[in-house]
Order: sequence, then structure tokens, then C-alpha cells
Amino acid sequence: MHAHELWQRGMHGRGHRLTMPRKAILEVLSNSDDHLSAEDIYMDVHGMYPAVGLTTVYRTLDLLVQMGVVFKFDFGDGRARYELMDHFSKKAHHHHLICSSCKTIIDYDDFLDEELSLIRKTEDALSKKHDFEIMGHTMQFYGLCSKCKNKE
Amino acid sequence: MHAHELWQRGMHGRGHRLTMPRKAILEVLSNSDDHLSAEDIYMDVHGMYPAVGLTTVYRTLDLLVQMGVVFKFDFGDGRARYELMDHFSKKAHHHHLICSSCKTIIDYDDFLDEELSLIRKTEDALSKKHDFEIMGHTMQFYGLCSKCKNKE
DNA sequence: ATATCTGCAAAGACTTTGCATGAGA
DNA sequence: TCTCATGCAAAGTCTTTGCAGATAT
Repeated sequence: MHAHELWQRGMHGRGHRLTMPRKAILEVLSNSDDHLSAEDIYMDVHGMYPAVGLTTVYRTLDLLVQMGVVFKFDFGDGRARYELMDHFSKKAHHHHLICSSCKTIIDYDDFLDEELSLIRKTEDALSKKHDFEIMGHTMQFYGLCSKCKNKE
Repeated sequence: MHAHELWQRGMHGRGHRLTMPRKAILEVLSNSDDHLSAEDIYMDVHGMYPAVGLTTVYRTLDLLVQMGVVFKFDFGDGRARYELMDHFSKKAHHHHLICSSCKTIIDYDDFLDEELSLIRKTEDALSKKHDFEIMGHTMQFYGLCSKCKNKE
């Protein structure tokens, strides 16, 4: 099944429509390895379909976050970043290493096996203890990158 | 050594002054168990010292974040939250469980022992690999709390 | 004494909302 | 056809900046 069909079903199943702007936005998210801001996505989409507005990008991202297709991050630089969730992404599971000073973001995927058991255990305990339905997790390290470290 | 002296030294050592508004803000952070927004802190401080303005709260929080005394979180509700870092806090090390729908935040401290070895290992590897000076980490689970789960 | 800090008001940046028009199914 | 979706412009929120007066050491 192709991605478009998957999206079609996902949207349709919940009473939403797979419109051209939505396809374009999903396309951009699928083809990027970066942590795109709404503006980034808007710029990309705008290149292909100049008619699509920034408002639609925001509204679509909200919808995708609601649907559990996209994860919304905030790395502290004043704008939200969006990434397809693991299940929908070409990228492997990963976490982030962030420079507190210049906000550079590095993806890493070290020690995921060791992580897995901790995550599972914690998820399990938390969902029981607090009656939560857990949908995802985040893990990030903060520090100073080599450039910023040496500027001090 | 009392907290005030510690703060005094921390500030002084870097060419900053420990002023009344700064004392009040640190006081509020120390005495709260919550994840306070700038506005929350402003309200608290304002109760004691009505002369202190919101701008000063923002500026002080920025300074404290720079100094590594306070951690700035964003849980996705459009405003930043601030917490004293472990070393300066009465609270034990913990992470967060967040309801994606109503943004309720629950602190948890389960499986910290298991976490420790993973964190150490990862921190070590990342700092070498990417030449980072790592100063902290974050871990959070997202999901739906019991109330929001049942509203669906 | 003097460099730092503060409050106020104004500006800035990102995001959301209102409403008439346009488009999927 | 008939909702749902979109674009534009305007409004909203949180946060930052400019500047003259106040303050810590």
C-alpha cells in the first residue's frame, strides 16, 4: 500500500479529507530528514503550490498531531518543530542532542536497545499507575556544542 | 551555607548582582513544586513585592537558564515552564508524563536507577562523538490522561 | 561612583481565529 | 450537493527590546 493510500484512509477514517495542501505537507514531511518548523514546511510547499497559505500549514500540522501522525517538538528557539512519528517515518527511532546556546540539533540513535527495556518498563508502570494511554516518548540531552563551548 | 549565600556567590562570581527581585524569584522557584510559567512566578513575586515587573521575571529566568540554575521546559501549551535544576532543587530527580490533550503534567521518579546507567553511557558517548559538553537531559512521556481518554 | 538592573511601554515573533470563498466525496 | 477545508487579514499570546531612572557593591 502506498503512502498516499495510507494517508487517504487515515484522513477519511476520521471524517477528514485528503486535500492537495495536506498531501503536499505530508510529502514534505516524508522527504525531509530535518526538524522542520511551520515556516520551513510552508516554504517548501509554497515552492510547489504557491496557493497554499501558512495558516493551512498550521492547521494541517495541528490535525496531524491530533491524529498521532506527527510529533511536535520545542527545542527552545521560540518556534515549534515537527517530525513524522516513527511509524510513519522513513527515519529510524532517534533522540536529540541540543546545543543550549546556538540551538543546533543533532539526532542520535545510540543505545536504543538498552533504552527499549527502560522505556517499556516505565511506560507500563506509568500507564497503570496514572491510568494514562501513553502514545510516545521524548528524550533529549542539552549542552554546549564544540563551537559554543569554546566561545565562552 | 544558606541558599542566599549560594545564590550570592553564583551571581557575584559571574559579574551579576543579587538584587531583591532576583532573590524573590529564586525564593518562589525554591518553594514551589510546580512547573511554573513566567506569569505564575510573576504573580507570586508580585504578591510580595508589587513593584517587580514581568519583564524582570523574564530577564532573570533567562539569566538563571544561562547560569545553569534553572531548566526551561516547553510542554506544548504555548508558554515556557521553569524548574530549578536538580543540584539547586529540594525535589528529587524526576521526569514528566504529559497529557497531550489537556496538558496536565505529572512528575514521576520510577526506575531512576535503571535510567542512570543508560544516561551515563549515552552522555559519555555523545559528548565524545560530537564534542559536546553535556549539561542535562530530559525525558518525557506523552499520552492521554484518564479524563481525556474517556472523552474521545 | 559606576556599571548593572529595573519598570514601563512599545515592538516583535509565532500562532490562532473570523469569515467568505472554494473544493473534496 | 453539502459539508469540510482554505486563504487572507486581523487578532491574540507570549516574549523581547529601548530607554531613562534606580540600585547594588
